Amino acid sequence: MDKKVRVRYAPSPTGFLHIGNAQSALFNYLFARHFNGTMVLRIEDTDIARNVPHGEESQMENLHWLGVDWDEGPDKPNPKYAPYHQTERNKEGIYHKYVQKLIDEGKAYYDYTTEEELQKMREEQKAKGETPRYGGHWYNASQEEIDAAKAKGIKPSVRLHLPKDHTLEWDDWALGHISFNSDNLGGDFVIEKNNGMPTYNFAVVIDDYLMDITDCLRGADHIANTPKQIAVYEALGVDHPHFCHISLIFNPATGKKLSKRDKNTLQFISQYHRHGYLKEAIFNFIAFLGWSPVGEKEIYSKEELIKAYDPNRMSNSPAYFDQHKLDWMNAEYIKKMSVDELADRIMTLVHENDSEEANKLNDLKMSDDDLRALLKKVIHIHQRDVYKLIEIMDYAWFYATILDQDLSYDDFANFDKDETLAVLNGIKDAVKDLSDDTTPDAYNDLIKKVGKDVNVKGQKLYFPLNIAFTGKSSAPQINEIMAVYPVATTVKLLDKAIASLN
RNA sequence: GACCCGUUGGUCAAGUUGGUUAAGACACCAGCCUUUCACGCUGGUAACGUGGGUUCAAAUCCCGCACGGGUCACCA
Repeated sequence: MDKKVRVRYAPSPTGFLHIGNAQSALFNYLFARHFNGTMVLRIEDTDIARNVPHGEESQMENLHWLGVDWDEGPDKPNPKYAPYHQTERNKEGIYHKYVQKLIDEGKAYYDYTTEEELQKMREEQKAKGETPRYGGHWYNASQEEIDAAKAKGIKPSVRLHLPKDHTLEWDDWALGHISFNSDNLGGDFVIEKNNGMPTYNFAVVIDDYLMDITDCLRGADHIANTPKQIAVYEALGVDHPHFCHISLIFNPATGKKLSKRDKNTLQFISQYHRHGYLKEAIFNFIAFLGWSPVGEKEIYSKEELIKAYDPNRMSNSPAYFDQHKLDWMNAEYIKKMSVDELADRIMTLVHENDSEEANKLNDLKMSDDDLRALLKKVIHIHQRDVYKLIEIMDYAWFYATILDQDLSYDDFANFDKDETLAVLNGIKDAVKDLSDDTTPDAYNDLIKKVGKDVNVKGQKLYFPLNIAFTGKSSAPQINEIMAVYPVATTVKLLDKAIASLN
């Protein structure tokens, strides 16, 4: 790398941060950090009609949550390159300056075709089974024709004139060498709309050029745009950045690009946050969508990914979104995280109150301290067997409302009634005068002692307790669950269980 | 239809210059551990779309076919 690396993530604020957006942002981020370069955030908002309110803010918030940050952007302008919104750049006449230059040099021209005419043309071509293309009529238009169109008040767009039978090629980090023929691009294309806005394929070139972007990493859906952009670079007489087309994310169920209509897959980063996925896991997982490191290791921290990142290892085949794998990875992170850290994360979700699970916990009306204490106990029990934080929240709610739960005592039938009663009564006697902060260890000793006293051990001792305290004969360490309950609750649960046997 | 790209076990996915016992993960199965569940550990089943080449040797290179995908806007 001879030049200082500069990359950019350039979303259009037409929606919220989608998993594909995040992937593209993340690889730019890894690229920048790996090569000690600069990450730029640029907002491509030239399609005014499609911009959504808060789209931009939301993108930035979710990027921050994920841990993808940038060095330059609307919020951190570098005077040398600002502004970072294309609409603002357009107001400064940045794009038109270059459009005019190309017109003056005869490389671009005004096109007075109306929208209706274009549409008609395309339909006719499609009907004939031809590829829709613009024939370049106004490139050769006579002065009379132009005057006539002007007189009608038609506002022209500007098109770039493409050289004939010309090879447009590049070396792609992911795809290797790619080449297109200029004759297959659909004809001369618009670079300035008749409302004065630059088109995407033009603005992106001007901005990447002016912002000294060295490497352009973007989704593979841009492959077909790249030759057009290279044509603009060539018309301008400047070098283009090194391109990298990132594998698209596919839905294994449909075999197609992940679509916003795929209801079975969470689409937006905010949804993953809400559902209790850890940002570390999401970051790790997305980094493996379209890229893989050397070796067998799969759990990578952000720092490790930055170090290991190598653009030569970008994949050229589709990246399938494997929900099971993501869940597994999230579970790995949950297992490794400290109880305190997990409690903090869950408390944040509770305060954000943005899921059914958070809602239920808030309805408990517990103080933050009490809820946190409860969560820590529950985390300790379930950290090893959940995929998502909301499952821990569910368990916490279940234990907190255990007296209201409809527990099944059916499994008592598998055990000797007298022995079971002896165990339950023995535990009740041993427990009733204890304090609420009795430790799991103390409960463990207590269970063993009662077992000895009534001469019952093994499954005959533990299963009835599992049933009494959770409604199921299989449960995690029952002494830890007992420590979650206030003693009064424990006693009531034992009474209910005993009553069910009589 | 045109132009580009892809095709490795049930799923995801390594395999950058042709020679590998064709990694690894998820899932599944078995064993161990454990009061049970889960975790963890050990082991196991299972793959190069198809037809032709080139070569001593092809998952890897070339051509055809099939299948899949992306893009064909005054959207980005």
